Amino acid sequence: MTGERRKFTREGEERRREALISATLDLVAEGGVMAATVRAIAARAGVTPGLIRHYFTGKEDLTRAAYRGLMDRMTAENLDVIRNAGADPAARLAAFVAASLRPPVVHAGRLGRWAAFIQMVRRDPAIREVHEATYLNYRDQLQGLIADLPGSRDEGDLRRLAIACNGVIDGLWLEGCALPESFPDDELARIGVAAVGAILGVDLMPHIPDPAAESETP
Amino acid sequence: MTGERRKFTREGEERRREALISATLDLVAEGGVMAATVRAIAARAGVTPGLIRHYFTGKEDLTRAAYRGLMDRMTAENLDVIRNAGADPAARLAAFVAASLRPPVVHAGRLGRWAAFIQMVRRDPAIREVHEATYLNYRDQLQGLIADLPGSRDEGDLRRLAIACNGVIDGLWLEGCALPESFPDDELARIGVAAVGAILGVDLMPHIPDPAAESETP
DNA sequence: CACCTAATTATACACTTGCATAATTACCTT
DNA sequence: AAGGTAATTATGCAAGTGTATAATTAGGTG
Repeated sequence: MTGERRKFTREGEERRREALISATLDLVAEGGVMAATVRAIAARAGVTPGLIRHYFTGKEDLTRAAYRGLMDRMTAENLDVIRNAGADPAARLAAFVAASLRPPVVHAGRLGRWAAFIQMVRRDPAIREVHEATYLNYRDQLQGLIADLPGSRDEGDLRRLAIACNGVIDGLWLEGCALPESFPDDELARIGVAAVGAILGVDLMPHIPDPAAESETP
Repeated sequence: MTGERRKFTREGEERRREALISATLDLVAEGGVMAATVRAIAARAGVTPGLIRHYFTGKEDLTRAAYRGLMDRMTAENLDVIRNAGADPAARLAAFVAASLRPPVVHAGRLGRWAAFIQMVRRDPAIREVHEATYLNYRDQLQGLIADLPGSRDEGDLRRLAIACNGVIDGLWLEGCALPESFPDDELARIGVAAVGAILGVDLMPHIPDPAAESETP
C-alpha cells in the first residue's frame, strides 16, 4: 500500500478556473478569509493545491478573480430583477428594493463574504476599482428607477435621493443578514419599500411584489 | 555583545490589559484580523508575546475582550451624544443621526474593524450576544428619540420606523466609510438627517447641528 | 500504436502563527 | 538590605501557510 498517485482527468481551462473561483467564494462565505487557504480551496474544487498556481499567478490573483466574478454576477442579477419587473415605474422600483431585502440576497453567508472582501477593497487598488464601479452601477440603476417616477426632480436632488435610498437598502440588508430571525415573514422588504417610498414622497406599498416569486443562488 | 535581556517595568494589570486590547483594536482596524497576530499585538503594546497569555487565556480570549470593550465604548459614546444634545426632541434626534454620519464615526478604519469582527459574530455565540445587545441598544435609543417627537405613533409603527431609520444610518455610514471622498463637506449627515425626517414625516433639517462641534477618538 | 505536450499531482521549503515552558528580574515586604 | 513572588521576557515547538520545482500521466496527434 505505498504511494498511489491520484487519478485525474483534464478539464477545460474555463471549468477549472470557475471551479476554483466558486470554491473560493463558498469558503470565504462560510468561514471568512481565514478559511480560504490554498489547500481548502483546492480540496473543495476537487483538485490539488498546485493547480491553483497553474491557472492563477498566486492566491492573491485567484482572490481578485473571485471578487470580480462575484461582482459581475451581482450586477447581472440586479439587471435581471429590473428586466423581469413590469412597466409601471413605481412597481419597478418596489420590485428592485424588495429583491434586495429578501432571500437569497439577505443571507448570513453573503454578509460574511462581503465583510471579508471589504478588507481587500481598502488595500488593493484593483479591487477597489471593481468595488466602486459595482457600487456606483447599483446606485445608478436605483437613480434611474427614481427618475422614472412621476413628478420631476433636478439632478442634484436625484443624486441625493438615490444615495439615501441606497443607504436604506444597504442598512436593512445588513441587519437582515446579521439577525435573520428578527424579521419574520417579509417584514424587512416591507419596511424597506415603505421607507424608500417615504423618502421619495411616493406610496410604494401597493406595488410590493409577492414574496414567493423568484429565487437565485446564494 | 551577547543576548541582552530586555528591560521592563511592572505596570498594573488593568493598564496592561487595556494596552493589549487597544493594540488589538488598532491593528484590526488597520489591517484586518490577518494583521492582528500575537506578535504584532505585543509589539504595538510595547510588550513581548508571552504576556498575552499571562493576562488572557489565549488570543481568542483577548479578541473577545477587545470586541466587548469596543462595543462598550461605542454605546457610551452614543449616550454622550444624547446627553449633550439640547431639549427639543427634533434637535436631539437630528444630533444623534448627524453624529453617526460624521467623523470620527465615519472612518475607513472603523469599517474595516467592523467587517473583521462581523465574521466572529457568526461563529462565536458569546460575541454574538454582545453584538445583538449593542445593536438593540442603539436601536432602542433611536426608538426613544422618535417616540419623543410630537405626534403619537403606536408601538408597532415605532418599532418599524426605528428599524428603517437605523437602516438609513447604517447604510450611509457604510458608504461614507467605504468611499470617503464621494461625500464632501457634511453631505452624508445632511442626506441622512433629511432621509430620517422624511421617513418620520418631520422636517429635521433646521435642527441639524453644526459640523465643527465635538470630536472623539477613532 | 507510439509519442509528445501540457494539465495535473507530489514533494519540499522557508516562513509565520499560536502556545507552552523555562529563565529572569523588577518591585514589594519585612 | 535581603528575600520572595509574580510579572515579564526568552526560547522552542508543532502545525499550518503560500510558493517553487520536479515528477507523472491523460489525452490528442502523427
